[in-house]
Amino acid sequence: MLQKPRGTRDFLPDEMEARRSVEWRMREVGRRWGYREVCTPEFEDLELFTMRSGEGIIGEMYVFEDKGGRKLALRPEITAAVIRMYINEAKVAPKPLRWCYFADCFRYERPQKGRYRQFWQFGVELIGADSAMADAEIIMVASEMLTTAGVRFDLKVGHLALMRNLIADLEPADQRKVRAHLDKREFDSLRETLAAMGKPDLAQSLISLVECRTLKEALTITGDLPESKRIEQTLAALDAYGVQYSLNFGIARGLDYYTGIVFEAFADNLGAENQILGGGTYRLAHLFGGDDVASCGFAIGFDRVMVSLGESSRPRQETIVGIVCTDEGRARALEVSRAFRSAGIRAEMDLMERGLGAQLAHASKTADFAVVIGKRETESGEVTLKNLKTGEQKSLDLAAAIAEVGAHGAR
RNA sequence: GCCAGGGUGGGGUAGUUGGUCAUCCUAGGGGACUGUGGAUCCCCCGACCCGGGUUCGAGUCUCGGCCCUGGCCCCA
Repeated sequence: MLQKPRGTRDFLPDEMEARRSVEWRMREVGRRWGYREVCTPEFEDLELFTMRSGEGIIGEMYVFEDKGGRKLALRPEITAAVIRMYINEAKVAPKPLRWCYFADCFRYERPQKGRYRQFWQFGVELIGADSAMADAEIIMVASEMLTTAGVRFDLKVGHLALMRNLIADLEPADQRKVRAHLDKREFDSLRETLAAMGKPDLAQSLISLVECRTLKEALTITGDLPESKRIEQTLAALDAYGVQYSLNFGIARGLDYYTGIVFEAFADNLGAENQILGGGTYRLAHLFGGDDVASCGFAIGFDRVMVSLGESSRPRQETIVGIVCTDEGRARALEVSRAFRSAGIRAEMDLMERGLGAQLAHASKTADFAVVIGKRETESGEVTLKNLKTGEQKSLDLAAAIAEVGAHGAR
């Protein structure tokens, strides 16, 4: 038997309903903040992704050549494509641009819990605003989206300027090593590494910085910075809006195009793959031949959110009506089913040529109400409405039956 | 790429020291019934992940692969 490709998943209707319901909650938060949805191609020129991340990532991408010999790749993430689109299509649009997206991405990695080869991201990008309030807004949206989705999470906010200031004297390669140690909290290795670089004193400063929980404390380690005023304003805005977060100046956020504020969120009930959101301010446009526009944004690992929500995200069941009829009642039953559907109610008819009893048996398993249309109902013009949960049954006219079912759904 | 544990009908399971090509539950389909069901009875459907090896004989032992689960690595 044919299997689905490794790291991909099939979603049955129940699961799709749960996913769509969470997706729409996130979308709705975006809408309320003015973030409008954009869509970019599923695949792009390979170059778009290697330009800023290097050739090394090719091994973890789905790369292929099309019939015209173009080197293409399934998108491993969306931010680069959104910025590419901004340069191509929207450079002169009034700033700031508030955009969001919900889309699938592809990475060739070893699947494990919360990590698949095809996965979905819900992302938000704020392009062309370079201010404390812009930084704050994107974090507020991030926090509100996760909260509205119903996840329990810890939000950690940091800023790259502080650590960069401390290690500015080191060679770029050494900076990378130091940041990697700090990110993993390997303090002993950090001390050794810095001692070998002839900077043994730096280790304690860096460790203190990473453990700092207030900005004031952090600035006593680094000294005052040009960015400190803006950071202060950003944090003040977060506090004013009521965002729950903790400071962590050790956040490194992978690659070099992040420039300032960085933040990450972790679900508290997941295992190794517990990061459900990551973002920050970045400058990317100049790499793709555009202006050096300031941007910030984040992406939510949608599948991890769904894992974190688990069973708690069961969608509310919609009211379902089974239209049950005899041969004599079929024509009338079709009219009746159309009336229910026109009223927005899900109505299903028998397709198995079952008898009345068997149709009811089926309806009792799959529906909330049965509407019985036989010879008697066809002649009287009324319908028999049976509540399949209570067994209560009555004869009433079509409009009244629709009203009663509609009222049930509204509860 | 590395480590650990797994793969028996659609879902969940049993399977003795290798020995009737396999248990039970559930779901699904059909029948009895036929204008009131989800009851009962009967029937049907449908599985040992794939390939090699050992053996008279492999679901069971062995090797390889594939896939799943968790972890490492990575995480744009």
